[in-house]
Amino acid sequence: MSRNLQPKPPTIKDVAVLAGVSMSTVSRVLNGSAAVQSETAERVRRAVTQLDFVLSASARSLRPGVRSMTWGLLVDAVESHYFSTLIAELDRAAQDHGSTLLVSVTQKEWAREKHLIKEMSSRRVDGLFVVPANGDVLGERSRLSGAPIVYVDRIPSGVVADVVTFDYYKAMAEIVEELWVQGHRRMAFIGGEVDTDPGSRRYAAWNDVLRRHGGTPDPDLVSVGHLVAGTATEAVAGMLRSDRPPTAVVTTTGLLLLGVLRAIALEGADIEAACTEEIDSAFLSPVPLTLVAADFTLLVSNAVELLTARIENAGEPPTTRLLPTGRVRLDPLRSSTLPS
Amino acid sequence: MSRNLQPKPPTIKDVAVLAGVSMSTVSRVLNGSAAVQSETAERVRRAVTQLDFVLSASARSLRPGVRSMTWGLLVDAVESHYFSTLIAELDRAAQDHGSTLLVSVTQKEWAREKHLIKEMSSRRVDGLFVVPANGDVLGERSRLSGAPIVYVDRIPSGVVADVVTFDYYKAMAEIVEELWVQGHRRMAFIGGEVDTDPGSRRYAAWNDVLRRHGGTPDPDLVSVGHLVAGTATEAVAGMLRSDRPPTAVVTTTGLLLLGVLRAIALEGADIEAACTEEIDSAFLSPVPLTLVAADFTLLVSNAVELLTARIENAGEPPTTRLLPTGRVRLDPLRSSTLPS
DNA sequence: CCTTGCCATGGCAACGTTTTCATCCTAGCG
DNA sequence: CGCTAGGATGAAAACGTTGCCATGGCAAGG
Repeated sequence: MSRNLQPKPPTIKDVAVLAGVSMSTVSRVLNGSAAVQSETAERVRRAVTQLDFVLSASARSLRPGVRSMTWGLLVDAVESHYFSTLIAELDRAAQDHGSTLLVSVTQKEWAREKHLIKEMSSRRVDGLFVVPANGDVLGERSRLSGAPIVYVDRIPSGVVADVVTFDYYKAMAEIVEELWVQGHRRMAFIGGEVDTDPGSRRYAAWNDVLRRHGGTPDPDLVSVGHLVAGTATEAVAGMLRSDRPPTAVVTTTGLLLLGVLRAIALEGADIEAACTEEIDSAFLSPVPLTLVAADFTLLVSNAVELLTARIENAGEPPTTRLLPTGRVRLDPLRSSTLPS
Repeated sequence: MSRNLQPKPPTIKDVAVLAGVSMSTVSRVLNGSAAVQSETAERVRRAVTQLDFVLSASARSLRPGVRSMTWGLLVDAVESHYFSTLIAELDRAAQDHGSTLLVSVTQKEWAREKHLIKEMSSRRVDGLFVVPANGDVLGERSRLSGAPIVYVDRIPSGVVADVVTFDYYKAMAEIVEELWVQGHRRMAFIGGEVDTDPGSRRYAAWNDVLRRHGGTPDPDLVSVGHLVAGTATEAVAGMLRSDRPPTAVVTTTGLLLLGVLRAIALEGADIEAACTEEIDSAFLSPVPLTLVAADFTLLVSNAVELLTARIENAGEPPTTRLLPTGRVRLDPLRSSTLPS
């Protein structure tokens, strides 16, 4: 009969016995929580290395009042452009802070987000960064207790909480404004969900700027609700083949931008494109491109600041921070070799 | 004086009191570990929902023998092309299995990998997926105890363990072979680290195939050790501007492929390109492209299979699995509109 | 020399859960 | 009607850690 041979990890007791001291002393050495004679401490440290001992985070976080030195991050979906960047930046920030970052994915489902928040709380994370999903129709989000939460990149509905996000309204407004000034009157809008947060701000900005200039947004040039790049490609291809094609296409996410560029390449169109997110393959664009540059280092430092403050002191009123964005202009590299 | 008002999460005792039963009974209802009268169980469940109670994973995993229903994933770096895909697939697999996935990043540093393995173990994950970093000069990896580990995508050095990776040697060999058959005699090789696992296999394949055909790899056409896209761009641009430019460029990672394509676009070169990873913006390539398609769903299902087997039964000898890859051929979309 | 006080250390309870063991009750059978 | 078997439930120990309290020793001050 084959037993499970996974050797049990050593406990603080094993260390204590090996070092010839009490468990309390080992704990004191490991946490530096009280003075221990240097020779004793050295003996303990030797035992620790010899046994390859690590304190059990589970047992440790059982005690009330102890920080687990762990942060959680819940991302909405891996398709998001900022996914890698956000994890990279937060991981670095956590490391600097001496904490470990645990990541999980909500898949844009509120039920899953709720479950994972509880799951992370039950692991006693000190705090959580959450890219909120939509769908909290019951206002349950406001009743969540447990670890403090800082919402990131998207403004959650139905709850007053700490939020850090970019000023996507302004970002989109500036892009549309600029295109208008350049003379574009037929701009297409390709978006994802426009009734939930970041999409709704972008869509509102697009409408507002066009209206302010007296233009009436042409419904034939608006196509929203895209979840994947493929449908965006079809939508834009259709527009480009129509009687009155757009002279510019504005899109909201990097994922959709790829879909749009695909359509532009397929149709061999020569128009302007713009996006309120960056993509790393932007330089391959066959057409001139304007991108909104969002500094995720800034986002993360703000989020970390808010979370640590909240962990220290839960009483303060919640804050919402709208961070400024930059812009990048790219002309197609191959344009000189294209027939003019 | 502002106190920390973070309300303590309810315990199983609170539920027991509210439901008018003992803690044991609550535990039994929650785990289904023993029969409980249906009416009593119902009362407990009501109390659980009313208090929004969740079992503390920390306290739970303290008991020996209990599964935490948690898996860990340690990724080497977020710049890796497969990063998002791997997390997405593993997250789905974990969810199907009823487990939660916790992700952390080793940043390609062995010290950090070691630390995180212990950290995850101390959180009592049932098992770990690890994309191994290099640098374990002391052979410490083989002495790691704690949760069972399945290494993913890269073959760790100095340890016999469960590994699942793609057959990158064969993938590269096939690509080079095909280019040779097409008549290419001056192929450039742009790679990252070639003395550690997946890079070493790819580099070996490139050399082997060229040698088998009697060709001598031109050192001027080999440039390795690239960590970012920028240096690859410079290297390829240099080659393209030289007296004897390559007629094809083979590269190893998606990150470097972008750098290569940038050089090709900048120089307006008309050559072949190939890569042993996929990128989602491949269709924007200005030149014909051959990509190796790696099915990460397959990778993950194999890894999960190995890990669950290992969790059930630690005694079995370790396995190494080399998974087959596919290939994708892309012709540039705009080629018809380019001057021929 | 005796007392006071501090410093180093050990003992022990508690954290929230699961599980074994014991207890009680009921129903079924002789 | 009495006894037993079994099902439902409660009490308590244990998991690994930390912090409070107690203890003992030693130095300094009276």
